[in-house]
Amino acid sequence: MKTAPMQHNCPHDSAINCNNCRLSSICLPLALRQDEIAQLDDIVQRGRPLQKGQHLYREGEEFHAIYAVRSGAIKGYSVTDDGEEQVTGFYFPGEILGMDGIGQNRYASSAQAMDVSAICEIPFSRMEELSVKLPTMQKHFFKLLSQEIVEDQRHITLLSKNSAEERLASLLLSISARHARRQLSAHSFRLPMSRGDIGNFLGLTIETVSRVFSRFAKQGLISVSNKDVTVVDLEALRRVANLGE
Amino acid sequence: MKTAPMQHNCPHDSAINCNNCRLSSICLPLALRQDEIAQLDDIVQRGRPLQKGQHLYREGEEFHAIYAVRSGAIKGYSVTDDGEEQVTGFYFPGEILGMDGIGQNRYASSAQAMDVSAICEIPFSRMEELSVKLPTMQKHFFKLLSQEIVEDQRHITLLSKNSAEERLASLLLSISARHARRQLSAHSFRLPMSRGDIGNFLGLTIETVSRVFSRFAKQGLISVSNKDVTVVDLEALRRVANLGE
DNA sequence: GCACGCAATTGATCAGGATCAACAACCGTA
DNA sequence: TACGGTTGTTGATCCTGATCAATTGCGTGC
Repeated sequence: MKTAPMQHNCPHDSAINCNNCRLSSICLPLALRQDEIAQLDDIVQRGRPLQKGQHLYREGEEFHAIYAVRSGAIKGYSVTDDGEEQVTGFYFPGEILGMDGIGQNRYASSAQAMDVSAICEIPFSRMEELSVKLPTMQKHFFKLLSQEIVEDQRHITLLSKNSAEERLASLLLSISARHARRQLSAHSFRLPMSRGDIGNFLGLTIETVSRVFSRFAKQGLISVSNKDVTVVDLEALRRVANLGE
Repeated sequence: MKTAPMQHNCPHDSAINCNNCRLSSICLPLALRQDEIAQLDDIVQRGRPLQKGQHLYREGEEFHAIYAVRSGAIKGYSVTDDGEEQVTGFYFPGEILGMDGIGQNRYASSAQAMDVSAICEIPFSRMEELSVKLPTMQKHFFKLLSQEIVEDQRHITLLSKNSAEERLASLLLSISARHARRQLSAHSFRLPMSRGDIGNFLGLTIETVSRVFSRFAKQGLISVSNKDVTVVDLEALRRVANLGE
């Protein structure tokens, strides 16, 4: 264990590093060897947790780091020319955000905590240096960026081709799958975001989102209580999402 | 001038290299020094031009290279689970495509020539090696990937928030700007894609696209004759696009 | 415990764009 | 130059989801 990053750690989680982090299998270290993880760990900074509503960075700010979510949940959004908010993504533990800032050296979106959230900060210049030293790291980072492109294109397809029901079903399945990846229940989870955020992300109004939730519940696909969702009939939900037919 | 890439060139354009390519200021070489461009040029392969309708690569094929458009125009698209086509982008000279394949080692979309098109192929493994040797190249490539993410997110916003008129106006302005970047007229250009492709890309039907074209013409914003478009009132078109108010 | 404010639900109506359908223009071919 | 096929245009109608509006539910502070 190195001492350098220590100064950035809060006392209560000073023991955390990439090596013992239970997210390492799905997060940045995923493709790295033990000794490479140690080098990554050297540059990772772990600050105090973000409170709900606090921003990690804001659109237009100078880009200097990418971030990994350790706990909690983050909402990414940008503001359109006419002042409306566009939610661009939801980020859960093990997921990386901030990469949209690389191209223009400024963040293209804002990132706000939807819950108390612990975050790992990876200064980008040091990440670049490391990528030159470790081709594995470079490759992995290329992959990360490329995967975000593919995901965005999937989302474009969702918005362009799918109905309100298909969109919401897809989001629920996506969140369910991401929970499962972290060894959490694929059937029962709490949505950290508001109905408004969901609608915004899916290109729908609050009212439509609410109606579709009610319809899903009435059909016995899910049961909803406020932000808590239980997927009752996963297969049926998959059929509704239309992703496989 | 090196000899290595020569063998890949057609006789009629064997003189082409990154150094004398008139697109170098907007294409990959953009951020590189003279000697670095030479190294890039060493790995670039220039094959025979693609005929209209031919594919550069297809969704699901093993990923091995990214491509730069030298002339013509390319359409990127993927096929949804229920067999529908989703156009994910249009690529003009100086633009790079294929980066969606990095993440999964397979292309996530297909690329098809909309016109006779000359293409530069950049084998990715050699590009990675070069990126390790030339941090400038690595940085530039990170930027490219990041910019594609930002563009996709802009497109998500367009689909999620904007009307049919706003979407088409935005596309016309985007194409106009990309022509201008290549020192071509920002006012007069030929659309290489069909109305169907435009609609597909913008999340609209053929009929709506056609109607909006007619409406724009009637309002004196543009004049349209088949695939040839002349922007008559650029400012008014900007106002319609809503990107700035 | 109660009141306040915000988030979510539900209902009624409206509208933008989809769908269905007919027709026109264009293109390559013979 | 005539033909058939494809692509694009225009019109009529329909439907999904937006908008407007009222109400309920929930969490928070007093």
